[in-house]
Amino acid sequence: MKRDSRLSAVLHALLHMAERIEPMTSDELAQCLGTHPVVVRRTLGLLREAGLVAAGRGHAGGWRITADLSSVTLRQLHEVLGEPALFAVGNRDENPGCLVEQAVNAALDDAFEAAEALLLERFAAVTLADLAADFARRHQARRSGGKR
Amino acid sequence: MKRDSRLSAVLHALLHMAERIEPMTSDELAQCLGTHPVVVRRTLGLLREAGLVAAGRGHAGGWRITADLSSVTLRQLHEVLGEPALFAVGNRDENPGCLVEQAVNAALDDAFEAAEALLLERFAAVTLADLAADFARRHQARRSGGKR
DNA sequence: TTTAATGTAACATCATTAGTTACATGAAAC
DNA sequence: GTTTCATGTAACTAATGATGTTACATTAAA
Repeated sequence: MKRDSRLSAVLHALLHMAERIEPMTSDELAQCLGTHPVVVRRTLGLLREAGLVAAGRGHAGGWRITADLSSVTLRQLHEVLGEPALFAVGNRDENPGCLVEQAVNAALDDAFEAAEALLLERFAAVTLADLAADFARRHQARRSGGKR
Repeated sequence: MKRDSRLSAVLHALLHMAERIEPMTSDELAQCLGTHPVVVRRTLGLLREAGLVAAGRGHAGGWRITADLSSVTLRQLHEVLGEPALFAVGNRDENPGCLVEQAVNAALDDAFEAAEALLLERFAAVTLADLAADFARRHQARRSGGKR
């Protein structure tokens, strides 16, 4: 199974955009992310539909953040991306008539639901502003570390 | 991405085997699971290597459980299956030089590690004996429900 | 010796993400 | 207005990995 890394990608893109005044083009972002400009447009397009970013066309066009960094959580971004399946493992059949399968599914579902709830709770607790602050901290650390 | 449902499948197979004295053939199990006998042999083969089941060849051959039901946990089975990746979403790049990506990955990894720890903890708390008991309960409930 | 079972390699199928090409559309610069 | 630079989007390709299937060797009991 190929992992869905779009959440990671949009976070990376948004933080780069947050560090700049002018809009960033899909080409620039694609270089930052090591991917293809069309992939950037495709993915950021979902954020645009959700009103989190805006895209300008033509000269001096590009992407900019329109939302408040402190009001956007990882969970919200996950939802904007269409709430892709979080788990790579799961039940064979969600509607089994077999009682054995029902017992198995119930046990697995319990565990997966608990883990999913925790994961989404964690996602809800982290904002873009938090990530930007963490980046600034790392940036600071590298600079002072480099001087010594 | 296609979900890995082997844990669900082996649990289903093991519980069916637990309900019977005689060994069950790959064909029988494949019918129970709605899959192909070779898939059964391939997957149960991992459990055989781990000493949890034994396979007899030739006439009156088939699969039987050799482990104690109360000593085998879902977590152990997950390990026996090679600890497949649990999550369908993740970071783009596990070793980024970019500080932005580092900040993003750190936040996501925190959340995923917490969820994974919880999931494995839940897996460790459930044994095959628990599932068999749950199945018996459901079986009982259906029988008494059907009589009324 | 026949028959019924596993063991296993090799290949086909299917689903999904990511990457790419091609072209239409829109907006600013000249 | 025409050029240029950017997004918007459809359609196709590639890569990945689980699952399904075929084929055949091996083993053990009847």
